[in-house]
Amino acid sequence: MSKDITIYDIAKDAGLSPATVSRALNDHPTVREKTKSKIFKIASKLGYQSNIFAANLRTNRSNNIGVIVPMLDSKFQASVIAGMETVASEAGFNLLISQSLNSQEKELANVHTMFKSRVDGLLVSQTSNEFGTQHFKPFFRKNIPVIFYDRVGNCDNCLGIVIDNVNAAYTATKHLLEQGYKRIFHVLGSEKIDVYRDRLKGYKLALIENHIAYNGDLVMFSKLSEDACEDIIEKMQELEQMPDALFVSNDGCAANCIQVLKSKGICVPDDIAVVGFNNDGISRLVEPNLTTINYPGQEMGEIAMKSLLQRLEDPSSTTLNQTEKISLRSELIIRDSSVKK
Amino acid sequence: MSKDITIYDIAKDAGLSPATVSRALNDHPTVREKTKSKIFKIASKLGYQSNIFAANLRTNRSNNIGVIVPMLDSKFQASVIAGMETVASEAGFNLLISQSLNSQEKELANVHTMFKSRVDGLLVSQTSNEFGTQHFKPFFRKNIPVIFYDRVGNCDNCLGIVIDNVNAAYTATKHLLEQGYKRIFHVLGSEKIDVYRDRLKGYKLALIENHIAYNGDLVMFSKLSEDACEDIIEKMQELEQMPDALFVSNDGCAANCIQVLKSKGICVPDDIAVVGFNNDGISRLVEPNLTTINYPGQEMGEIAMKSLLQRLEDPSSTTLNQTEKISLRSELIIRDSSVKK
DNA sequence: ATAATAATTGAAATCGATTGTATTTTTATT
DNA sequence: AATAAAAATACAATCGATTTCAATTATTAT
Repeated sequence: MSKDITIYDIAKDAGLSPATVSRALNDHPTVREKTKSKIFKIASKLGYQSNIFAANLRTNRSNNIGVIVPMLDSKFQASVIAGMETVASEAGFNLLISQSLNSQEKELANVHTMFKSRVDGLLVSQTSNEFGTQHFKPFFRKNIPVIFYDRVGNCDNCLGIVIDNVNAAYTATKHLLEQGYKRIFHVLGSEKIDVYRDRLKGYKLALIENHIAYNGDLVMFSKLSEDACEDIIEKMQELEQMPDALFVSNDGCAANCIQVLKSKGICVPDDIAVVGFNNDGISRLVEPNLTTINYPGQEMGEIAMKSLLQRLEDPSSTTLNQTEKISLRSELIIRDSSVKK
Repeated sequence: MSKDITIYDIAKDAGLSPATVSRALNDHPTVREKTKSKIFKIASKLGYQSNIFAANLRTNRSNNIGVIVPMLDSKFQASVIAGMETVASEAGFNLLISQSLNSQEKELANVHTMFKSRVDGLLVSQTSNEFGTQHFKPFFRKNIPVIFYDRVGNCDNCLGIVIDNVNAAYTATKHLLEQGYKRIFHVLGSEKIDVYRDRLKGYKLALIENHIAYNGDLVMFSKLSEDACEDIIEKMQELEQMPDALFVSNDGCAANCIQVLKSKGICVPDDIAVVGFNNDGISRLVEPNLTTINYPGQEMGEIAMKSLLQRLEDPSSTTLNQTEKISLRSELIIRDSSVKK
């Protein structure tokens, strides 16, 4: 295995010092253009490839950004990552990605690994908001920026990129009301999570605006897992009057509900309308197609990464007093499951 | 920002040399146990964190494995990555992941980035098999192991981890025949791709075994995109006799076909059975649920990573004369779309 | 043409861990 | 106790790029 070409080889070939070669390759302004082009020519002639290990050691930066995701199994996650990647590679950074697989233990391990790898910054969508942010302390101490997205942790000096959940739920609920549905059953994830508290706010807002009294019996907190729909439908049927619409905070769960409802001979959307959340691929495949909220994954990824890079450039911008949030607009996608034929 | 603790700090505190500290921390056998424990105690007291940049430079290894994936949007991809991650982190490696988003240009860029990042090895599921493996040359030249999985490129000295496509297609076809379906329309991706040629073999094998003549009109090559199903169904209807079963090499496409068939008043599975491939989430959501082939993502990821790590340990094992393949068993999941009521 | 100033380039230290070889310490043997 | 052998530790070079400060060269003004 032949040895790698270094700046010393280039320097010798060019009759210059390694210092000048280094500066030329980094496009430093004090190097004459003529010298630069000479060096670049030799570099490509010799097939020079910068040794990032040496550069990392000297500059104490890895040019890697860590990303911790619950799971890489949806179009949404894929597009968030794609957005991040676009912005990062533009700026010369790579992504060190790991899945927490919805395990807090794994999230903990991932955070630790990222720290050992000396990533320059961290983007996190948390396993659970209830997990806290204690485990990011090593990052905070070293002033390495940590930015949350989608599932956002609460901590001082942290930034979170989220969708405007209040507005999203408001829009979905309003749509149902406009279609003439009045008794809207709303299924959410854990009450402890901001995301769902916000959505509940949006739901209430739409009701108030349409002069409909809020009824706590029509709101349910659930795990939103694929098998949670049995419980959901059971709970609906226990009510003295069956709801005429179902607004579930997750497409997978909503899709399954449709299946169960159909199997019970309940017609969607005539007997009951269904609205989901996320615009998963599933939503276009259940029968009837699911009305849902689309959120801009790509954009979220881009904004999260941009914010991170900005903090790397200007560390003073990290000094916030509490979790600051950037909310993205989401959009309602109306399909058959919520429109009376 | 206080300075990081180095092995020199530990050495001073322990009254030993940095060399011994380094060896102790790496659990080198020539260091006395007593010395080791002393050093570990001091290291943790001082909050020492190894500087991987320095280690990387000295050892000329990054401890990063690059992974290039078409897109991170399915359970299958997520579980492959999870499998890789499990094995890698066990051995002290991290994953540098990037999506090619089905663009050859992007795959090219990713490969280049991975090379610049000096990953110790590369795991690739290619955008397209027709893309060739020219762009991996820098890796080959430096003897950095590249292993393909799922979508496997053809090249000398390369290993590919695939499923046993012959057997998978054989099993699916046999199942249809056993259910009494006789005219099975088989839709595949490009003829140039091994994967599909193998599946065609399996299809033929099952026919022969059941004394049914092979009919080329019943085989179609397609892009398998979500909107390809119009063509598929059109082609089926052009036949003098309509097929009674449809075996499509992709769940998404198969699911769409079901939708289109239903919209045309053709009943699945009574008029025509449908079998897909991949066991995507979709398959459990179309109506009727889709019979499909499940392949072991987690296992594939684990095996790919294990093979890679083995080559890192023993570089001589890289010397193969051509693409060698490891085939994994897949399983047929029978659901409503292929079982007559 | 010459001094003064600006523009380039070079020398050498540095980042922190690793490792081949030399040296010291410990243990075993007679 | 003295010596040989083995075990443990230290010295010092090294990996390759970056960067401060000093030195040199080029440019401008007088």
